Amino acid sequence: MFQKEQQLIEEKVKEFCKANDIALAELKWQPIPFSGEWGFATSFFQTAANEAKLGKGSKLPVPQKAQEIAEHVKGQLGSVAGISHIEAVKGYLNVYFKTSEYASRVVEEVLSNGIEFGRGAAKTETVMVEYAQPNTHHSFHIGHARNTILGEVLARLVEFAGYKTIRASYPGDLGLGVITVMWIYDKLYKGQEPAGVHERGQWLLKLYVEANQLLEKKENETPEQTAQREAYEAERREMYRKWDAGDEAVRELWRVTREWSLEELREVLHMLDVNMDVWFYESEVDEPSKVIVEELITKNIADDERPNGGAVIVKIDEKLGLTKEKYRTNVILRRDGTTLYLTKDLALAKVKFEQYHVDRSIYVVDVRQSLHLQQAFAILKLWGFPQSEKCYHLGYGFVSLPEGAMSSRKGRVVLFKEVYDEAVKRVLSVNAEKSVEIAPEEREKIAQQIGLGALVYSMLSVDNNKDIVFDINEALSFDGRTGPYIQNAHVRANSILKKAGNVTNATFDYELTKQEIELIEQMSQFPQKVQQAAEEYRPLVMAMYAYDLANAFHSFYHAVPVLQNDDEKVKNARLRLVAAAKQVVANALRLLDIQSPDVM
RNA sequence: GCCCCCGUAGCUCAAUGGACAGAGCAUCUGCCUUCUAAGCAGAGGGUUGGGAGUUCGAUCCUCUCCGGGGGCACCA
Repeated sequence: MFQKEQQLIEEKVKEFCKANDIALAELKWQPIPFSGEWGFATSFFQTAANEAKLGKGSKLPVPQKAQEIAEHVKGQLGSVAGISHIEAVKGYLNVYFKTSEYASRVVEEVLSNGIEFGRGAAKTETVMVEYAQPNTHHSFHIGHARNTILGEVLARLVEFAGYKTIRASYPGDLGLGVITVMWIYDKLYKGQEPAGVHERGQWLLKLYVEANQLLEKKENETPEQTAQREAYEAERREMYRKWDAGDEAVRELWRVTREWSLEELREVLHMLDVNMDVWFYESEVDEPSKVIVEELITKNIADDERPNGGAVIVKIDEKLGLTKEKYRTNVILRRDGTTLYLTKDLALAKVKFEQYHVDRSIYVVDVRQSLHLQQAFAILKLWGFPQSEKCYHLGYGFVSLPEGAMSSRKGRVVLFKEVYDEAVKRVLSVNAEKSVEIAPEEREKIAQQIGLGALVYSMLSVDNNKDIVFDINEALSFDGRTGPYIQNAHVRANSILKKAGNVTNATFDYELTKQEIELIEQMSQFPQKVQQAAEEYRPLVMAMYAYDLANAFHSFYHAVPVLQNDDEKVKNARLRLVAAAKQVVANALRLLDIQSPDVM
């Protein structure tokens, strides 16, 4: 927001160094820490080190030399429009703005741009974010929620940063797990169907667990039990075979049960305010991927070992000319001619590049699949797609439970819907006593917003690569560094504003408190935080920022009276400031996929 | 055997080459007749797993050791 001044100062510094033959290092600007004023700073340590290496100038230690340079630079800068003063401290050059000017500039820029404040300049590249890839015929658990929230927030960030953005879901709707559910349904539950989208989805998970129990080899089986189990297994295999052969009855059963799962998935995505642009299904890339295998064999990228009773493989390291083991060798077609996850990912990537013209392709997938995805990217490179360089695996640590890893197969999962319901329940019990002024018909809706805010923020406030041991009390905490804390800042700002009339403009030529300075500084940083979070593919950056912003507002709220101020001029300025703060909090929360209620 | 990730306050986590390593939770002390206390102000708590190196400067980069987790051809 203040690039103009920064650039001007930078030019002057460069001129000075050139004129004095100083080997200036690249200037890295940052906000000044520990100050009650706003400004930007850079250090001269690297420059001093450069000088020392060249044996030029005084033979002082680097820190002192940096300070010497900073003082010289300061002496040469003279006065710059909008700059109040400049100081040289501990090797740093600190440039301070004229407080009233910068305050009104930040506030007015926020208010004039509104919900667009912080949006980055349009960029030429198209980004696709692939997330929400649960298997059908199970239910959506809290691990899927982490994936979906991370993906959605990343999509919002890159979109707001200026990239054309495509959201893609990729449910796994085939494979042995799917067949297992169909098998037990057909055998024991045919014709049944619970009412309710979530109930039906969760019921499929119950069937899956029961089926796995029936099919699992047990210790000390009697011969009868063994025979029974093997008979079940044969039935399941037979169903898989029929599915593969396109048997109409089996396909119909598949379509119906698959749709039950997808309905639940769409409902969950709706609850999370996620709107997919594209739906890819594993079943739809299965056939195309077989064609790709042939192409890769023809191009001498893949080796066909089927004539010798083997599979079709890609010796990735060898084909890339690597001598050290890195990507290893992987199979792209089983010896029986069926495809693998990797095969389908290759087919899907081709669609992404050719049909959707994706420049940057982001995969939000569990970190345990890291090698798999690196292999896929390497094969895409061998295949000749330059976009492979901009394929990015956003790996995240898996979500486990205090009692161990989640397992759909064993039914040891925490479902998203369960946590959601519990979240709403807890909010309602809290705000029954705290929020007397909320209209009864609003309560449920606001409870959903707050409850989800807590859950979503708890998933975003940990860096991607960290595993999460899911603790519902932590995830649904409303105190401290949480979603509701940030939402509460929005609510309090709103509360002040609704009691005041409209204020159209204001000046900040009074002595600002340190809380006002801090709040304005936080607001001014929003646009660059958007860019940073998007470029680094790190939702955490925005999550941290939103908290810092809300924290600055809460401090301001307590220390600085707005409506209880007799000076009309100061009151108006502060009302504008509160309106701006409310806007930035709302913008930040929106990027985090968290609602901004007006009351709570 | 090879590869990846992690180790920071009692606990959960920030900070990726620069100013005094920061938050939350928990503990303790204050603050609601004042714009919503889901809040604010403050206190205690650290040889950043050990060692070596690179650098003017290392939580951050390199090496090594220790400890934890994950992954390595026909699962996804």
